[in-house]
Amino acid sequence: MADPQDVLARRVQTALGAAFGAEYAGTDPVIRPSQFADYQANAALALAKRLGRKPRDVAADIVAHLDAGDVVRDIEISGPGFINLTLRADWIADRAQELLADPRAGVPVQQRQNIPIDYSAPNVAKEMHVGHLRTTVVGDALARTLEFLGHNVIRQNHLGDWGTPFGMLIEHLLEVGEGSAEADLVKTDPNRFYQAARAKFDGSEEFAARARARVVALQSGDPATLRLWRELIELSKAYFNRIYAKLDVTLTDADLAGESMYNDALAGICDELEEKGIAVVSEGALCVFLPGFTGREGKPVPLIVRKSDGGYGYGTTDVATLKYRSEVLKADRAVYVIGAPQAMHLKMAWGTAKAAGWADGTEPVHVQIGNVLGTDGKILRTRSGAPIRLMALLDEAIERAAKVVGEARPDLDPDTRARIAQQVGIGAVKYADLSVAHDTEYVFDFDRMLALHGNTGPYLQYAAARIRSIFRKGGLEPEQATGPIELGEDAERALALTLLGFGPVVAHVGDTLEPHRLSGYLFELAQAFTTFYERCPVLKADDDSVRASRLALTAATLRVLVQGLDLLGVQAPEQM
RNA sequence: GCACCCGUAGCUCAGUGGAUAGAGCAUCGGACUUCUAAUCCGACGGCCGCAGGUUCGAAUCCUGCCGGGUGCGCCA
Repeated sequence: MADPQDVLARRVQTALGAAFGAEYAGTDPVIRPSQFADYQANAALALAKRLGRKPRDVAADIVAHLDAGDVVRDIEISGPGFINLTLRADWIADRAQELLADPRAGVPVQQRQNIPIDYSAPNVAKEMHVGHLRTTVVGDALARTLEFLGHNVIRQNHLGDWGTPFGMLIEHLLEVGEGSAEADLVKTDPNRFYQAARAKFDGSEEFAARARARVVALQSGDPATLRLWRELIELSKAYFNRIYAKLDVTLTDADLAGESMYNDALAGICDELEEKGIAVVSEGALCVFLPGFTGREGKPVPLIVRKSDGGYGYGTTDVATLKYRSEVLKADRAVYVIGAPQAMHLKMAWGTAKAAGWADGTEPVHVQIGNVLGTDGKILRTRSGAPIRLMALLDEAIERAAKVVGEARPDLDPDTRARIAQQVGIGAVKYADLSVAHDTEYVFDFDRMLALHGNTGPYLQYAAARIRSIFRKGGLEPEQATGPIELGEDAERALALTLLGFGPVVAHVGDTLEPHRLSGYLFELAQAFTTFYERCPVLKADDDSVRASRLALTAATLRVLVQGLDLLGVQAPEQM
């Protein structure tokens, strides 16, 4: 492909074989971006010891055997034995031209894998919080990216749709009446419904008793109870789908794979674990003790697969999820986009499934999601200490964006402004989640994420909007800009070289499941474009060939920006 | 107590065992008869928590310590 780093690696490897013998042709040539050239090859330093020669002499030998005149303009040995490589401008231009003609913009198609991705996972009749927001946004970006790389992505929205709270929720639903305004709160403000149920449960012994009886009825499959349970789920789905629509994530009802889905499998799982000697009864509960998991005072920590009352908790269902994803979905990788605090629990559930032989051929991966903090450094809450309503938070982002758009673009009609505000506000929130490493905590700060400066969604959207403005003004479609690309100015060369990095970085995200790498790349690209934009007039270029080349570079940049943002799940407005 | 994660510029964060550790924000100084000045350019800013070790070479790998976060038996 057109990845310069890859091309250079192969050329240098060939040189290594030619210079030192075939057994050296497999050595990592250690090609890295360089501050003194485009790239540097650092293989000589590591090889010097193996060969018993001076690093600089080894480097000279590599250079003498390097056949790369068609790719590289300048080769220089410097320092203790670094080989600095400067690419030919015409080679970069040709690769950029290929990228422009490639519908995939240089992104490779990878060996197809089955990849279930567990993400979002809100609870029925409960408000989604910023933690859900983050797993939803990160998981969705991974799903989009892996799909684009050619994988068979199976979205698994592991809804919290089962458990003891449903006793009180169903009883509360009965009391307020199906179809009542109170019941409709589940669709709009689920925490108020949940808290009302909770208050009754805590305040009335009689209600609590009914709730407990209702749990038993639910678990034993009582049809009337099941119908009410399904009603609650339907109401909640309306809420989730409003959030998902506002967030522009790809989850649909078809992706729902809630806890209850595994109910029928749990008893069998426990029996089999016990038969295989993996699980033992301890203090009345069926437990799996795995080596390496100890808690306070060195006591072994169990994964409880059957509670002493005979019920099942999330330990059992999480064993069941991996079993299902491995045996039924034939997962090559099973991705869990879940909060970092659950790391130990997941390891135990997976360890149990593996011990039982239920995860053969499947690599489970935990994409750990760090906590979201407020500007005070604490878990994000409202001033009164209540958890923040996700819908209100998204609306605030849109409102803030609308205020900026209203001030900056009074010339646009209200509908257009509203649409831009929606795209910018939501894009800013999503990009903020995606621009930092998923496993670190990060500070939620509207002012920062909505800024036009820095590594923000709006900055990238603005770069794309300016490009579209160029084509509007020039009276042509981006597709009509076909070059040929010729690189003269430094800014043109730097932009073209940056464009070539798109495919590799997307592939890297697919391998490491780190979307923030793509964000960082897109930010670099937007910066490279902005510099180009400042220094290189496109429409007003001096002559036609330069104009055609710059238009092509601009079109390629738009393609990569829009495609990259799309992989992250962020929209690129036509204008801003 | 044990386990996992984290400690990088005043702040928020990047950083593939490679040369003089990078962005953005903030601060200061510049740039607009020119495709969107909401965008750019420059300056300032660092014992990469501390101490050892491995290595030709460590922010990166290993060990110990200090500081912060999280988890550790019947909620999920």
